[in-house]
Amino acid sequence: MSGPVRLSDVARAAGVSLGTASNVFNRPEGVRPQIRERVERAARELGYGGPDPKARVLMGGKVNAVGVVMGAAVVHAFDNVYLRGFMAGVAEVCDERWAAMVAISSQDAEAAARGVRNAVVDGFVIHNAPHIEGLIAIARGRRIPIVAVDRTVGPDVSSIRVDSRGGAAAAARHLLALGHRRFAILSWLQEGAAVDGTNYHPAGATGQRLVEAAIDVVDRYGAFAEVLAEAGIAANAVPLVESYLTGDAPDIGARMILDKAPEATAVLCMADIHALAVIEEAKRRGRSVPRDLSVVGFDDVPEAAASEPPLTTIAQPIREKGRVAARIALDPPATPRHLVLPVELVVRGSTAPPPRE
Amino acid sequence: MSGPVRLSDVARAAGVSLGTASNVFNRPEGVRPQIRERVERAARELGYGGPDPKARVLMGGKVNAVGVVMGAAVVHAFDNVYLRGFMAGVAEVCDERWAAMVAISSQDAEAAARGVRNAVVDGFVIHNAPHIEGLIAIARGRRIPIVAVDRTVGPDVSSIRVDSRGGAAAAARHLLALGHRRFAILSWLQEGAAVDGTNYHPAGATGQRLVEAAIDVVDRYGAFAEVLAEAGIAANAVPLVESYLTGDAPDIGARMILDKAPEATAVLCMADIHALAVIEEAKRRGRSVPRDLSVVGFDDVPEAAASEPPLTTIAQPIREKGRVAARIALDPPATPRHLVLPVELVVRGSTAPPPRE
DNA sequence: CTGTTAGCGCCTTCAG
DNA sequence: CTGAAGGCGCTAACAG
Repeated sequence: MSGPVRLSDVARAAGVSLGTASNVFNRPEGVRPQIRERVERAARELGYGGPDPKARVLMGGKVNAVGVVMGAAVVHAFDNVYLRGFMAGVAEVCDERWAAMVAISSQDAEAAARGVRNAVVDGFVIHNAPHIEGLIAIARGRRIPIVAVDRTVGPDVSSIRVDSRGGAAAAARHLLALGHRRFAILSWLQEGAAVDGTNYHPAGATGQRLVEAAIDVVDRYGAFAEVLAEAGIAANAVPLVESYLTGDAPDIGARMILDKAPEATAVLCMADIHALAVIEEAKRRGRSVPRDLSVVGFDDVPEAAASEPPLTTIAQPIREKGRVAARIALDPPATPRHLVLPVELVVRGSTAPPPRE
Repeated sequence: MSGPVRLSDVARAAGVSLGTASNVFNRPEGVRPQIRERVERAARELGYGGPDPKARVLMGGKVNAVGVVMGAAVVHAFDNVYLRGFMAGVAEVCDERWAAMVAISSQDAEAAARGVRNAVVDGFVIHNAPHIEGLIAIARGRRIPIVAVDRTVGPDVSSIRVDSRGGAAAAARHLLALGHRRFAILSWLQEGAAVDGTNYHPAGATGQRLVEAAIDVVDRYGAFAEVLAEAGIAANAVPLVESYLTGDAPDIGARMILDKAPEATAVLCMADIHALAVIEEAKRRGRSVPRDLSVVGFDDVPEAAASEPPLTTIAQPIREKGRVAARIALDPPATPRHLVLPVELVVRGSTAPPPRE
C-alpha cells in the first residue's frame, strides 16, 4: 500500500531512535524486552520486511551466495549431463550452508563479463570457458575470491582440476594392452573457441592445433601422444577430429572420425558424449562395438554405464569437483589451493582386443 | 597488493572529480575522450574493477537477477526431473536477458526464510512449497515482485498454475470410459508438510486429510472425486495413499497402494514419479500393466514416455511454466496476472480396459 | 563538459 | 541502554 518502509519509519512509529531499532534486528538481546516488543510490533504493523539486504551488503557484510559461471548458457546446467553433475555438487554445499547459488549466464563473452561484473556474491566458481581470462580479471578486480575449475590461471588463483594426463594415459595404455595399434582421436572443442579465425566450427577439421585449445584438452592429447609414442606410434599419424560438445556436433564428429579413420580399431575420446556418439554411429554402420571397434570415453557421465555396450571410460569425480569448488569459493583459504582430483579407468564393455585380420 | 580500490581513488589518481569518474563508467559518451582515456588508464593501473555493484544496487537500480525458491534443496533442481524441467524454463529466460538465476536453498522453512529475506534480486519465483505463505509475506514486505507457481495466494500476487482440475478430470474420465469401476488414488505429499502433527511421514496413511494439503493436490483430488461421483462411485470409498515425491517414498507409496487396494483395476496418480513406481511395483508382483492394472500419471516428465509400458498421463507444460514465471518475475506487469496453463491427456500404453473376471 | 552536493538504507562508533 | 553523527561506494541533480 505505502511505498517502501524503512527502518527509520519503524523507529519513528515505535518512538525510538534509529540505532535502537537497528539493534532490535541485529542484536535483540541488547535491548530491553519491552522496547523490543514495541519496535517489533511497529514493524509488523507497517509491513516492514526487515533491514534491506541491499544496504546491509554495502556495509561490507557477506551475502552468502556463490556465483557460478559455467561458460555456457544457464539452461545447460539442466540440459547437459556433465554440467548437471557439477552444479549438483555446488548445490549440495549451498544447501549445507543455506547459501544461494547464482548461476551467471555465460553463453557469450559479453554476457559473462557483465554477469561477473555485477553479481553480488561472496565468491565465484569459474568453470573453464572461452574467454575465461577476462572473466577472472574482472573478478579479481572486484577482489572477490575465485576458484577456477578445469583450468589453471596462475599460482594466486585457486584451481581445481582432474588428473587429465593420468586418465588419458590410462586410457591409451588400456587399449595398447589389449593389442590395438591403429587409433583415432576424437577431441572436444569448446563452444565459442576460435578456430581458423572463425567461431563457427561445429565439428571436424583434423589438425594439430590442439595445443592452442583449452588446457585440459592439451593435457589429454599430450598424454595420448606420449603413451602412443612409447609404443612406437607417432601421434602425428593418428587421425584427429575436433568437435563441439553440444547439439549435433558430437554426432557429426562421430561420423567424421569413422569416415576419416576407417582403419582404426580404437577411438580415444575426450568426452563420454563423443564416445557414446561414436558407439551409436558405429552400430549404425554395422560395426560391432567392441568386436570391430573399441571406444573409450572420458568423464563417466551416468549415461556411460547405461549405453549398449556400456562404455569403458575414465571416471572423473564430477560432483565432488563441484563440491570442492563451492567450498573454496564460499570460504576461501588464506593461500590459494591447487587441487588435482584423481580419475580412474573404468573398464566396461566398449573395449576389447582388436579384430584379427 | 592494495586494499579495495574505489572510484574515488581512481578519480584522485586521474586528477578528476568523483562525478566525472563516475560518468566515465556510466555515460562515457558524455565525457571528453582525453579525460576519459586518462581515467580509464588510472583505473587500469590501480586495478580498479569498475563500480561496485553492491553500492550501485543501493541506488535503487535493478540487479538483473531472479530469485527462485523451489520449496526444496537446491540440489533437487538437478536431481529431480520435474524441477529440472521447471528450472530449465526459468534459465532460458535468464539466458535471453543475461539475467542471473539465484537458486535459494529452501529445504526447510528457516533456510528459505533467510534466503528470501537476504537475496538481492529483482523478483522472486516462488514455487509451491510448505510454508510458502511465510515466504511470500517476507517477499512482499521487501516490496519485491513475486510470482507464485502452482499456487494461488490471493488476487494481488501473480500466480501461475496448471489446469489441475481439468487434467485430473480427464484422467478419471479416460479410465471410466475404458470401463474401470474399482479405483485407487496415490496422492503426493509435500516434503515437510505437517501430517498428523509430525513432519516425518515418508509414505502412506490413507485418509481424507487431503483437503488441508497443498492446493494443487486438493484440486486434483477434488476433480477425481467429482468425476467418479458422476459415475456413481463415492470418493470416500476409494482407497487413498499419500506419499512424498522424493527418496524411497514413491516406492513405498506404490507398495502400499497395491497392498491396500488389491482389488483396484486402475490407479490414479498425481505425479508421474508415483505412477512409474506403481508400474514397477506391479510388474514385480507379476501383475501386467495395463492388462491387469491401469495406471495414469500427471506431469509427463521425460521418463514417462520411456517407461515400459509408456505411461498414460496428464501432460503439463513444465518448462513453459518456468519460462512464464521468470518473465513475470523479471518484469512484473502493472497488475497481477493469474495464469492457468492448459494440460493434456496423453494416452500411451499404461491404460486399457479392466480385465474381465 | 566538469565539479559539488546530497542522498540510497543501514550499521557502528561515540558520547550521553 | 539510548540518540546523533559519520560513512559504506556510488549516482544523480545541480551549479559552475
